[in-house]
Amino acid sequence: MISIMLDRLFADIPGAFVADFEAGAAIFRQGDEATAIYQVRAGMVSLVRHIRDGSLLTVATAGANETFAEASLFASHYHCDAMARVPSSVLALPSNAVRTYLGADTDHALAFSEFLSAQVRDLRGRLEILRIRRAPERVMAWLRWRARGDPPTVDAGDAWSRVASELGLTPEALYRTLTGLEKAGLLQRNGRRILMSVRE
Amino acid sequence: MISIMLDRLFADIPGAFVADFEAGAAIFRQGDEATAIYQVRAGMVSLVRHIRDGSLLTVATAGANETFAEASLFASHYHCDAMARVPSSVLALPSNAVRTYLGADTDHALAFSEFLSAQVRDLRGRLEILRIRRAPERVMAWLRWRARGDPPTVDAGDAWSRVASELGLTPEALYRTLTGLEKAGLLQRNGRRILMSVRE
DNA sequence: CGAAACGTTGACCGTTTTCAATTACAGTGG
DNA sequence: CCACTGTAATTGAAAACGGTCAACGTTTCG
Repeated sequence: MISIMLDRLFADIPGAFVADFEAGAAIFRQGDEATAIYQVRAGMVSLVRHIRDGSLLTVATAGANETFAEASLFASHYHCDAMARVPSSVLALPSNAVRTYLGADTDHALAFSEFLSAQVRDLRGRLEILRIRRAPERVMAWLRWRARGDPPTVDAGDAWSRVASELGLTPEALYRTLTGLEKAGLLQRNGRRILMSVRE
Repeated sequence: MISIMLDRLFADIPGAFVADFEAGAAIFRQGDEATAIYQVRAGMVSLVRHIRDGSLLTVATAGANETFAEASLFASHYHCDAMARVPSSVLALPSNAVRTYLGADTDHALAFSEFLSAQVRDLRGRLEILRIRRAPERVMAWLRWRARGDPPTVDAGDAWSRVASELGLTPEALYRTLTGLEKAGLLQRNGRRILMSVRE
């Protein structure tokens, strides 16, 4: 999970501000002039594209600390709607100011590349996990991927129900799978902490 | 699908070369010094991480025109193995030369950021699609996402069996789903081309 | 305190996987 | 030019799996 703060990466960007939105409120709309790059501070924001045939296609969902609309740096208009799914707070950095900041120093631009590159790695990992079809294997892959320390431990930052959604499972399926894995001796649960068994 | 050619993005990088690998051959190994960034020219390459408990975790899979190990620009060592799944040909760009190239001009660094940012967008879209649980909806989302032109058309670049794997489905499930969608009048198939129905 | 999430478990049902068999097709070498 | 071989495409039937619905306990927080 990428959790670099944009305002730390882009120090002192003039015009940065935080805004709050009610559930269902639009942060920007498809076709609007692209003016800012965002990071979710709290809540959840979905990016939704309007398709020619009238249907809607969700192209991204950003939870706490995740960024969206980075592409506004390189495009003149937004290509989708951004909508708060739940009451949300977002940090907005004006694209112009960010462009200026990046253009002023190759180190800044390289730091941004590094940030994006980490994100690419993260997303590829999640993608690989979602392609696993069986729930127990998928959950184990996710846990191994997130485990840190010795013994390998995973702290669920989010509620399990939200983890379930990230994993492409229903909450019920996740609970059951976790119980199953615990019974199989592959892990141990202590509240919202999970200890992975290290077997030789 | 991102298909920008790295050697077009990074013009005249000294030391760039193409190398061929047999199925199963390692392009680099976890712990090796990070010396290059890669793009698959033909074939398929998996990035596999060795976990403390002895198991293997696939953290990415790159098909034709996809890049991997961009992070080698920012890290001293590789954090996973890269293994050719099938006989593969890869383009390698030395990280040092790329770093020099990016540092020489903010335009270069910004172009690289744009490249990565497009990739982030692409990956988020794929992720969103994989979280859809029912096969017909998942396949429709994938098709709508890839459709171009008027009428909206999708050309399967890969074999359907490989598309199935990208979609997190078995080939059989994909075939059946496609026939089902065709019967429901949502699309038409002409060999490996799919026409989306545009209904008002 | 009470409402609203979150966590948990059971039973049933629908979908997808699995296994198997068959057809189509492209490339290879005789 | 044509069997020959391997991969892709397709369909069927049965089983396994995860989803859905429902009920209830628990925690969190205003």
